[in-house]
Amino acid sequence: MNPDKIILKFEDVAEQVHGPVRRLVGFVRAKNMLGLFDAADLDANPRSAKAGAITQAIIQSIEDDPDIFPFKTKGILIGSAEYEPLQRNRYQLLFNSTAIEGILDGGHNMLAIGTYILSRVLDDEKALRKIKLWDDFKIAWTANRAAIGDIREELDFLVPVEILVPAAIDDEGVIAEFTSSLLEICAARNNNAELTLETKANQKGFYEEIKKSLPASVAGRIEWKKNMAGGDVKVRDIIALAWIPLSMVELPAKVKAPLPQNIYRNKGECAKLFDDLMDDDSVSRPQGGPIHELHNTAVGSAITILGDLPVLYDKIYAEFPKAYNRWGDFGRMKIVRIFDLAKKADKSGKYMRSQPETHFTEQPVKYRYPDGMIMPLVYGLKALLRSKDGKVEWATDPTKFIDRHLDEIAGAYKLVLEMSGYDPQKVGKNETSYKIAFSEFEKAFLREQAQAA
DNA sequence: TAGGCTACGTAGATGCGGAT
DNA sequence: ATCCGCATCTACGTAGCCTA
Repeated sequence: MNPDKIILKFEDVAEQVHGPVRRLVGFVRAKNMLGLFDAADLDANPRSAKAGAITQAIIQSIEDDPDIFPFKTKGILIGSAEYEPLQRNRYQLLFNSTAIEGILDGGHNMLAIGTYILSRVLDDEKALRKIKLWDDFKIAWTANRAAIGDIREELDFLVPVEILVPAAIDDEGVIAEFTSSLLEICAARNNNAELTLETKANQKGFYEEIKKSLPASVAGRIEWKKNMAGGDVKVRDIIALAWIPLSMVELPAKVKAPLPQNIYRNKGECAKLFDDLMDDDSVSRPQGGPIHELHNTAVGSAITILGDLPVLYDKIYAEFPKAYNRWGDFGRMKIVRIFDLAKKADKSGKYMRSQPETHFTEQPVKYRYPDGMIMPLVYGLKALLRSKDGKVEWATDPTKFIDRHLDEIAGAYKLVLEMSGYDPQKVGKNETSYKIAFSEFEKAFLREQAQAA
C-alpha cells in the first residue's frame, strides 16, 4: 500500500468484536473509495485479480441496477493492524506490513469497480478491454486520475466493505494475535474460490530460499502467485524438480519423498509434500508473523542444488535431440515438431513457424517435444549427487558431465522410448524409465571414476 | 498403480485496423 | 487501395487429476 495511510468513509457502519479481531462492516460510496484505489497494490490478496467473466458480470450489475449491486457482491475485505476511528463514520487505516495487510479478498471486485470507473472517463473501448491484470489497471488508473477526480460526484453507488482491525489498538498482545490471524483469515476467505497450495506456501515464505538460489533470469519468470505479471513458469515445475536433491537428504519422519515418476505425473503431490516438509518445525519456523525461515542445513543444501536444475533441464532439452540422432532419427518421432522456416508451406503440422524455446532460460531450440520425454533423464542427474555430512552436493560438475556422456546415455535411453512406443505419457509416467535413466547416469559416472583411479 | 478423461495452454489461422 | 502487423478465436495435443 502506497501511500500507507488512507481514510475510508462509510455511509453506515456496524462494529463487531470477537477475540482479537474487530470487524467493521458497512457500505461505502464509490466516490469515497478513490483513495483506496490510489493506494491499493493488492499485495496481500493472494489471488491476484484477473479480468474475465467474473469481472464482466460485476461491471454489468453496477451498470444495470446500482441499487441492488451492494447486495449482489461480497464486496471488499480489508485488513489493517493499525487504525483510528474518526468522526462521521470515517476510519483512518495504516498499513505497515504490505505482505499481509491491505486488501485481503475482493480483488476481483476492486478490479471490476475500478474498470467501471475508468470506463466512465475513457471512451476507448479497446484500451479498456486490454486491462487484464491489476498491473494494467493501475497504469490506466494513474494516467486518468485527474479525469476521474472530475466525475467524482457521479460515483454514488454503494459497495459493501468489511475492515478487519485489532480489537484493541493499544494492547501489544492483541495486535500480535491479530496479525497472525490475518493470514489464516485471508486463506479461509479465498478457500471457496480456488487458491492454490503454492500461492499459500508463497505467502508463508516457503519459497524464499528457492528464489535466492535460482539464477535471477529464471526466478523472474516464475509465477510465484496466481496471475502474477511476467510469470511464464509455474512454481510447481520448480518444486517438482526440488525433490530430486531432496530425496537425497534425511527428511523429517512424517514427510516421505514422492515416487520418481510423480515428479512428472503428479506435481500437485510434490507441492503438497514440499509444503509439509517446510511446515515441519525441524525445517523452518515462523519468524514473528506468518513468514517462515529455513534453518535446516540439509534442506538448504538441496535447495542450493535445485538452483542449478532449471539450467541443466534446459541443457538436456536442447541437447538431447542431437545426442539421440547419433542412434536414431529424433525428428521422425510423431510427437516431435521441428522448427524449419524452409518447410513453411508444409501443412502436416510437423514443422513450426515460430522458434520453440527452452522452458526456463528461453534459449532457442530446433525441436519442440513434451517434457515427459526427458523427465527421466533429468531425474538421472540424481546419480551425480552425493551426501556429505548430511548435506547434498554435486559429485562432479553436472554441466561437463552432460557434455561428456549425454551421447552414450541417449543410446541406452533410446530403448526406453522404443518400449513406450514413443509415447511421452508412457515414458514420463512409467517408473522403469526413471530407473533406467538413473542407472545409465550412474554407470557412466562409475566408469569415469574407475578410469580416473 | 496405471489407464483414461478433461481442462488448459499453445500454435496457427483468420479477420480487422492502420499505415504507406 | 493494398499490404503488413496485431489481436482474437479455434482446434489440437499434452499435463495432471481422477477412478478403478
